[in-house]
Amino acid sequence: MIALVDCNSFYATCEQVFRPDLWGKPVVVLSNNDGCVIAANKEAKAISEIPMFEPVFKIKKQLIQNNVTFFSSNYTLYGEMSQRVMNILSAFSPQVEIYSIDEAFVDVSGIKHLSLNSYGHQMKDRIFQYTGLPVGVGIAPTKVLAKLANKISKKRVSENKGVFVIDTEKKRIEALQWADVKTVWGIGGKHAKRLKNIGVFTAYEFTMLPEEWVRKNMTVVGVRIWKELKGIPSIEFKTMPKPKQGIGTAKSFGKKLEDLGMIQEACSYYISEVSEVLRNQKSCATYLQVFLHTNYFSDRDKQYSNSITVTLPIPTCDTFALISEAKKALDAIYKPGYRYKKVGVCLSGIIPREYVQGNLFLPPPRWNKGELLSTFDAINRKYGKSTVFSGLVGTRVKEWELIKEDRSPRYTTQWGELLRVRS
DNA sequence: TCTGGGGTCCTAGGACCC
DNA sequence: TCTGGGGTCCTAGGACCC
Repeated sequence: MIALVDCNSFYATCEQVFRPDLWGKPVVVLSNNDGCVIAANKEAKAISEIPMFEPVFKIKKQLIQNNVTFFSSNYTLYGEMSQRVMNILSAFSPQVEIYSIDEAFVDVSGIKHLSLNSYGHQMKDRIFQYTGLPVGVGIAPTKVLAKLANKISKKRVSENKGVFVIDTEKKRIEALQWADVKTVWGIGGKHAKRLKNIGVFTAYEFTMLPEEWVRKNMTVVGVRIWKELKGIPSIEFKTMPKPKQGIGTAKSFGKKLEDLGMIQEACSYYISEVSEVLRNQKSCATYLQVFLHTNYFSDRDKQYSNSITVTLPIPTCDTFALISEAKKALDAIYKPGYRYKKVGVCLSGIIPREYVQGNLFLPPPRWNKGELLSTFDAINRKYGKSTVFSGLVGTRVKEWELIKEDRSPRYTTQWGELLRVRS
């Protein structure tokens, strides 16, 4: 049996934990650059004029009219709260698969001394007690069914109190008949539409389709979902995250940029971020992609976008080597006279450090012997991000950085921003 | 003025090998 | 008249997730 534990409106409730004055009031969290709404608590969801993913400038009036408190996203805080939740879960089972920042699958097969329903309540209560975050718990024989059980745990709250177990055939059928096919994990908008066209509206009706039809129209991915809904485990339980296959970052600028120098600095900054991730997982990258584009939404601006992928002379995780490669790549695709909105970098061909093959005609890479990069990382770990950085990143970060006007304090990671209980 | 960011998995088709 | 059969590797694009 597998439990799916999922935090309710995670980002919004993280903000509320530190702002008891906002309990019971509508709260939303905005995307990077304060562009659109990416999370809303149930009070905010209840206000129908606030659709998710709507650009903020279009609904700002409604937010204010309805007394909605909004926050810029504060990933440092959410990431740290997430770790606390995952740590608590790891005490409940040796097998935990962290699926995303706010949810995890927990193997509860071994639980014999009490009912799964009580065990679910224990997880839920302890997480709330230790972190202040409300969660929902769904327990079932497969991952897809556990996801569905979780959804049911959150509906009809008074009845289920945030925990729902599918442990009998009767409950499974009832759950399937209750669920709109679109709410099934893995069935998105495109497939749901196609299914509705052939008269399949519920998860139950979906399981009644012949396997051949599912395979033909939804590939083996669809077949796995189909089997899982029938109670046949078909999606692996992964406790060890596999090393990433690609590491990239791309963010819109706080304002549009024309100047190559400034774009280079942003690009170098992103390279510093991704190469640090690379070093943390003890890997090196073989390819580097750099892309650049103007604002697609603008009717007035001339549009241009381009991308380039370079093969590195030797796979590397060296920030400085990567920055100079990225600079060359950017020079090759940059065209003056456009107002750029975004630059991005992506590392791929990621291999473990010990498999890197040297180049006969080049000196051994720096990361392979020198202490420079490990010292660099150690300093930034101890004293905070960007305490030391490459000179090519420059010091004009504020001029292109994304906008975060309403970010809450980093309550859990900065001494200077601790929550003040009384002044 | 203003529209997110980071991922995974699968398939088809092209180019190539013997 | 008539042109095989078995592979690999790579990329782009689609669909989905949070």
